[in-house]
Amino acid sequence: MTEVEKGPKGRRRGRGARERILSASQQLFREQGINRTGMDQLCAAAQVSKRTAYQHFTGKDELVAEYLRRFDPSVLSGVFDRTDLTPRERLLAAFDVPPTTPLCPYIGAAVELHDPQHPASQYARDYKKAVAARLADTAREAGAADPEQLGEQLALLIDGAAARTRVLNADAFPTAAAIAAVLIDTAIPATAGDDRRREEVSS
Amino acid sequence: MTEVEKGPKGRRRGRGARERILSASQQLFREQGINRTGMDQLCAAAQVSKRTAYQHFTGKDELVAEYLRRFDPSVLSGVFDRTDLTPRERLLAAFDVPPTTPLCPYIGAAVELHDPQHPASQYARDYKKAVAARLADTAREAGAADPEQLGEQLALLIDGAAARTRVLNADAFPTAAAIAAVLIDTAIPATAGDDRRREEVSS
DNA sequence: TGTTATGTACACCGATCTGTGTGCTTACGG
DNA sequence: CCGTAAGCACACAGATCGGTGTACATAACA
Repeated sequence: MTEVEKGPKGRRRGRGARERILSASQQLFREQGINRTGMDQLCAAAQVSKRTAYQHFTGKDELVAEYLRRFDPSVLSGVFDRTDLTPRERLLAAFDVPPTTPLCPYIGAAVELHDPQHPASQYARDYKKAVAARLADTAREAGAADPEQLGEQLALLIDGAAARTRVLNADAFPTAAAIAAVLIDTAIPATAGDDRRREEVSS
Repeated sequence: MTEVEKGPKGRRRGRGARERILSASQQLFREQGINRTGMDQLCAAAQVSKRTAYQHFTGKDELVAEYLRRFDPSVLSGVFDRTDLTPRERLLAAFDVPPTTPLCPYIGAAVELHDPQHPASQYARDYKKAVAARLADTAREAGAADPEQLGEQLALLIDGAAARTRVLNADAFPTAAAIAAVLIDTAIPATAGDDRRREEVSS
């Protein structure tokens, strides 16, 4: 994301069209959706000739898949890596999404593409599973009785908030966070590795 | 759904093309999505001439909106009207979706259309609010401390299960039901309208 | 029976979509 | 400075999209 100069194959050649294409994808696919964004418009926004785009990507499908792969997962990794928070706080922090966040592109892609076999759909599936797994890890760290279950539950809450926000056009994450708090308190024995014991996980 | 003979305006004229169109919409929009279903294909499936379709609907947008309005809400109303269940059981029954259910068309429409102003998007919003309201009513009946909050929470769980099922291609409703059980038990004072000892601890 | 709403058949429109073919320019690295 | 890979401009192909125009058929009801 930060590096715009690295060429496609590592060798620094040309003027980094690929990065511009992916950058434009981020913006347009999220603003307008995938199906409503044509390659012409995308190339224009990226200031890249259409020919060049199709030299970097065999087709729109591949571009969409790469767009999902490149989607900045800062919300995710940024939360799980915060060592200044207790595991329990980290679980809750996953619901602190700035209200400006457009909305989960993975759900959008899965719905828009509508084909579970599509590479992007498969990646979306993998990503969602990975999130649940990381939540489960953190839940285990927090001392949850059944970390896998709690992880899956919290993941469902996040997706619910995302979907509901999209449909209602109103932020649903606070509601999800409230549910999460209940679930976490229920699943974690009161005595377990909780707040004040700032479990330094020692990096 | 059952009646195919009723004409568009009540008077029985012609051969009920409108119903066939809407019936085909139900199938195709859900199987393939809205954007991936062309009017040509839809008319062919409905065995209706394209001209006729555009005499009944001013455009695809109107058809989509009507498709959502006509979507059989049996899952919803069928649950809330069951007087054989206690309010608490009714709240939980909302998560007993047969695994064959294709998946919430309202979320699909909102994502695919991608325009909050689209009539179908507006209807989806209204519908989701109505569901939350009915859940809140039932929650009140069940003696919940904060029925509105519980209704909104359960609605979010349903949407989460729907979205997650779509992305993961695996039934997520059991997980949502488990969360719902926790929320309900937390929100309803033990002594409240939790009708006589019908408490079935099925899980 | 005749009138009229309803539906049909089918060609056709312009727009837009993904994707190519071709020939030219430019920047970079040796 | 030169060769080559990267990128560009732009027309175009073929499909599909939503939507219409026109002329004809038929079913329902008076």
